[in-house]
Amino acid sequence: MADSKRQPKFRRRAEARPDEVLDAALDLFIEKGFAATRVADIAARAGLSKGAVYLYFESKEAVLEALVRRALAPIAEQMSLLSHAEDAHPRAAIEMLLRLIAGRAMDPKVAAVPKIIMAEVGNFPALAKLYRRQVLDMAMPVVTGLIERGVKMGVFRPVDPEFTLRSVIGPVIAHVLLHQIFGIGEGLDAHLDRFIDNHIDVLMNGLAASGGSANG
Amino acid sequence: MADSKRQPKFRRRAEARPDEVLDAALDLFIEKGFAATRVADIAARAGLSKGAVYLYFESKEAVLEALVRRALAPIAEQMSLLSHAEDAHPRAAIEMLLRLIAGRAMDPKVAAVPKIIMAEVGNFPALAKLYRRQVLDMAMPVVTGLIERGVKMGVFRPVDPEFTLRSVIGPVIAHVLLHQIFGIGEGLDAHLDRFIDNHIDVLMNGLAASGGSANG
DNA sequence: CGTTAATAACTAACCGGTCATTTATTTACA
DNA sequence: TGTAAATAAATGACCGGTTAGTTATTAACG
Repeated sequence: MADSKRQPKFRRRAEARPDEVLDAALDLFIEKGFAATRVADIAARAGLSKGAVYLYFESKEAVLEALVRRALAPIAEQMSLLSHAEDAHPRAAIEMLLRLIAGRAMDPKVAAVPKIIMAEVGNFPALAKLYRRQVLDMAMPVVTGLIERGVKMGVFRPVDPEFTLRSVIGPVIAHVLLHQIFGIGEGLDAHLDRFIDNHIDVLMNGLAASGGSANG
Repeated sequence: MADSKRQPKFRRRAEARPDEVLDAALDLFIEKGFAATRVADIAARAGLSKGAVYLYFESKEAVLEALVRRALAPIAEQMSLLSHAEDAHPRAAIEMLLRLIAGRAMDPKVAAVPKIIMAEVGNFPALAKLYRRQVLDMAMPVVTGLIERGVKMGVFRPVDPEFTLRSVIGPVIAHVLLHQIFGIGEGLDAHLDRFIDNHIDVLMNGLAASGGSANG
C-alpha cells in the first residue's frame, strides 16, 4: 500500500502463453485426466485467467489436440533418426532403438501422451488416428523393416516381422505400464538398463537352454 | 388405447437389475469412458429409469467399482487354474498360460476393464490398488515362479525372473493394445494363434540365428 | 493514445443425485 | 378362488452444484 513500486497485475506475453497453457494442461491431464480437469485449473496453473485460454484455443478439446500434436512432433524427429539406423546391423539397430524408446518412455511427461490417448480415445477418435498416423505408421515399418532385413541377412531366424514387432516393443510397454500405472518395480527405476539388457538377451537368444528341446 | 392387452410399462425384476446395469455401464464406459457416460445413459441402455439405478448402487462411482469387482472375480478363478499349472513343465505351462490370456484378452469385454482402469486411475487410485491386489499380485508370482523353476531345472537359461516376466506377457499386451486401441492388425483377428506361435517361438528360441554371434 | 492482451463477472447447459408418486406383484383372508 | 390391503419396484420431475464458453471492461505498452 505504501509501496511506490506498483508491479503490474499481469504481463502481456502473447508469444509465450500457448506453450505455457499446454504445459499446464499436460500436467493436469496426467494428474486427473481430461474430463476431470477444468479449464479454470489449466488457466490457474498457467498463471492467467480462464478467459485468456480462449484467446489461444478454440475449446478445451482443442487444447488436448494441440497438446498431442506438440508431443508428437519430436517423436517424428526421432523417427528420422531411426531411418538412419537402418544402415546399421539389425541387431545393433534394434538394441539402440529399444534403449532410446525405453529411456524416453519412462519419462512421465512422454508416457503421459499415449496414456491420455488411451483414456480419451473413446471420446475423441480423431486422437487415435492422429497418433496412429504420426507415430505408429512411421515407427512400425522401421522396426518390421529392420527385422525383415535381419531375416534376409541370415542374422535372424525366419520369423514373421509383423508379429515379431510385438515381441520387440511389448516388453518395454509392459515395463512402463507396470511402473507408471501400478507402481510395480518402483525401485527398478535405476535398473532400467538392466531390464533392457535382460530383454535383449531373451529377445535375441530365447529362454530355452541350448541343450534342451526347445522347438515347437 | 383400443387395445385390450395393456402391457405393463415396467417389470419388477430386482434380481436381474444390478447385473443388467453393470452390463450397460461396461458397454458405455468402453465406448465413451467413465466421465463422459451419464447415469441416465446407463439406465436407458439397461432398460430402466435413472432413479432405479440408485436403488441398486450408491453412486456412479459405485457402479464402476462393482463393475471392476465383477470382472475380476473370474480372473481370480483363472489364477487357481494357473497354480495347478505349476506342476507342469515350465515351458508347457507358460505356453498354456499365454494362450489362455491372449484368448481372453482379445475379447473386448475383458480387455475393457484394464483399459478403464488405466483411464480412470488418475481419478480413482483405489481402482488401481484393487486391480493390483486381485490380479497382478496373484498372477505375477505364478509367472515369475514358473520362470524361476525353469531356470533351476535347467530348461531355461539363467535370466532374471522379474524382468523376464515382462518379456513373457509384454508382447500379448502390445498385440491387444495395437488391436483394441488403434485397430492395427484388424485382419489378424483370426491369426491370434499364429501370433502366439510366433511369440512363443521367439520367446523360447530367440531372434538370433544359431550360427550368428548372438551374445551381448 | 490506440491497440490488444488479459481479466472478472456472467450465462446457459448439463448432470449426479433425491424424492414424492405411481405401478406391479404378493399376501391375507372371506 | 376372488379381491383388497400391503409391499416392493420403478418412475420422472426436480434441485443444486459445477463448468465450458462469452462478454463487457480494464490494463499494459509501443
